Amino acid sequence: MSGAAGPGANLTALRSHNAALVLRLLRDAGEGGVSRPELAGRTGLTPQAVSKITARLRAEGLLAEAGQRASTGGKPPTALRLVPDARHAIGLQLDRDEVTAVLVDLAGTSVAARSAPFDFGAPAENALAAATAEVRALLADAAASGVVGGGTAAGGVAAAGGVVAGGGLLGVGVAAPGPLDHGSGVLHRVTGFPQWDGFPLRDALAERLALPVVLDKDTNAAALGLVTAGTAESAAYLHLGTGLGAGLVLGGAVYRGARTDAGEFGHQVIQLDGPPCDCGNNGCLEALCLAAVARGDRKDAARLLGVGATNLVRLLDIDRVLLGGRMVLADPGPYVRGVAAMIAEDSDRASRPPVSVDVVERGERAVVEGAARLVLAPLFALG
Amino acid sequence: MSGAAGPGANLTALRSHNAALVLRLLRDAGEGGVSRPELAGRTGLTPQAVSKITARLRAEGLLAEAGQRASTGGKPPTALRLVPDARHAIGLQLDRDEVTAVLVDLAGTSVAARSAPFDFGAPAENALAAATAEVRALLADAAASGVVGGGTAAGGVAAAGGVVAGGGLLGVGVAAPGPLDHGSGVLHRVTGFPQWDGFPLRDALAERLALPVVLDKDTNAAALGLVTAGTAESAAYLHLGTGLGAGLVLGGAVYRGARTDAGEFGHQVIQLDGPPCDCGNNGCLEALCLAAVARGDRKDAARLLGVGATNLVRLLDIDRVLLGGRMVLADPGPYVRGVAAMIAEDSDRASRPPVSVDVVERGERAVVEGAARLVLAPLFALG
DNA sequence: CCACTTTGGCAACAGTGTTGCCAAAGTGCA
DNA sequence: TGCACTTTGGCAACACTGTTGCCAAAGTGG
Repeated sequence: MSGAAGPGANLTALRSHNAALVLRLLRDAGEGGVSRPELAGRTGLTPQAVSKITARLRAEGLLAEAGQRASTGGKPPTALRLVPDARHAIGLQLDRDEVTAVLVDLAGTSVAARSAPFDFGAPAENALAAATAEVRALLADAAASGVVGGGTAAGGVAAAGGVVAGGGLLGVGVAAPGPLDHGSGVLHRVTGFPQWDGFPLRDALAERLALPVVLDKDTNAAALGLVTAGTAESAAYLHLGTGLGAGLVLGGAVYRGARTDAGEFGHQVIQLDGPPCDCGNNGCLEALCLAAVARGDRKDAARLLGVGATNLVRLLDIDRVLLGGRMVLADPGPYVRGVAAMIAEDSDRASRPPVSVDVVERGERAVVEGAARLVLAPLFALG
Repeated sequence: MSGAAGPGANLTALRSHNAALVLRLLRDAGEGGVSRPELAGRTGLTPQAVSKITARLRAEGLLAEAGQRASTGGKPPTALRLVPDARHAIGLQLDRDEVTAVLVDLAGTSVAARSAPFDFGAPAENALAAATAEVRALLADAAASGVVGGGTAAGGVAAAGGVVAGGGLLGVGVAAPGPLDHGSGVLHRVTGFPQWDGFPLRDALAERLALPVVLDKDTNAAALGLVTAGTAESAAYLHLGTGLGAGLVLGGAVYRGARTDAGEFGHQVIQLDGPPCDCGNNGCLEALCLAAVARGDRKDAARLLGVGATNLVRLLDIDRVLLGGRMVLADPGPYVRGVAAMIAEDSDRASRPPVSVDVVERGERAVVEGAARLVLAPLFALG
């Protein structure tokens, strides 16, 4: 069962690693750019190595000069910045009643978007056809407006069977309700939708679209959006919608667990002998929290969510908590305040540094845009 | 606050990485050894690269041939095995009333051990002197019996100021009750022992012993013992002693959290408005569990521990749960059975693969020997 | 105006894993 | 018994990495 024991590294892997490191720093620096000496300092590489790496990246069109910085006593440094248009990725979100697709650039900025009604309960083939059509329509929109096609012809990923003129399309990241297997791209038994159990969604989509496809849980996709710098920080995305789940960023990477099934935040028991939950246990956080929402008591729902979040913070030493999902986005105030207050109270008592609590950025779009980042992540050595 | 963004990799790092990979496979293979072709297959490196790497390691004395394997239709492969005696490490456990020290070889096998009464509440300087004396005595024992000193003179780490004749001593791993900062090696406010708050234990010991020192929480040290192969498996070590804590192995590495403070398993709330806990919250698992132990109801204690463990398994997709700590080791049966039953029941309902639940191997020694592994871990790219 | 610092490229270098080639040492079939 | 075949593992040449040494360009500051 032990199989391969972690990848052996060769020179190619080394180059990719360092290139990804540099790209990540450039992406996080944004429009302002970063100078070569700064890149050298942040990566620990020699200035000369950075020069070589950036020269290669510039040849691939991923990188451009962004003017001169002020001198600090010598020759003024040249700022380098990411060329966002050099590559693009598609994010696809399959929700219970809606399908959403976005086209994002290297910086993760959305440049085109579409959504349509969707029936997750339809036969798999029909649903798949609808999703595929949505992606094709998005690409047609983008081609018409000339957004895609500007990238260099280099880069390896060829045009998608004539769907897009020109290169630069890296693939499709798909976010779906869990549980599912990220490694194999197969859906498991989604509550209420048994027809998907065992369906190889990733490969089916990849074949139809002739593009690389990555599949992950919606909560993990949103969590990926939280991974910013290469710091080893930990964050949690808590999603309160039809159910209650979490996406975990631990040590600077999305944590999926051995069977890529981690994040069942909603089914932690927080009340012994509490009311029964659909899962078969008693006193699950999800059951309590959704019941509070159902009876319109947002304050109590927030308190319950706060108890769960505090457990999470203490157990995993989390730095940042982001809230999302329809229930929260409909009226974020009480949830953010309630959860923040409970965590802050606990942190004070334990004399632990404060933990930030916020609504997830770009609320409704957090999951789709995160899905697109599933494709971009390898470029930046994130994930 | 972003500082350095992950290390840039150079050729030296590449070599260390691959060497560590090979050493790890050899360690896990044990006495039987592994053949070069098998190493190549498991690492993904070319056979020729493996030959070069193993030749280097053999020159350093870390590796030896271990006879021939049966042929599979051609020249019979030569098995290679780790030379456990080539290097040694010390593990030091500071407990509330006892100090324990062990000397282990590269394979993690204990070759010498000592323990003595200890007063963790004594002034820091006195306690430090006692711990130092214990390590010196252990080294004297080992030198007298000729255990240490057989290693090659090469390897960088010189003799510890005359304490040990000959080289091969890599350093000291120290396990102490949390909370503490693994990165800086400084203790925080240990409940009931305020004199340690802010004490730089790692540097103080390193200076007195003239050896590299690594400091970590006792639960993390024990968890490190669970990291075996390079698989991305996840495991949890649950420690029920004076308090209730956890050491987490996530994705094949010990998870410490941003402030190296993760694992506060005992202070998750599992009963809303339950009895108050010392930490200020109500219904903490630790308070409930210790109360059950105090009134002699091991069955209920096991049930409560099972609730917490099930929460952990669902949240983090854990494969293996190991139980330890004085309370459990005094009578493991009820705890193992109780926790196993609760997790199994939940896994069945969720049609998830079974999770193994056991007492931690080598019970009383799990923490000290894990502490020694803190020093060995970098050699095998574990941690 | 000149000494000094910082930036960033060119050329030579050390050292990695890889490829091509080949000898050694078995198995298995005619 | 003989011979073709497979597997093992080392030697030499190679492609490519980041590093070092050197130097020109372009600023600052006395």
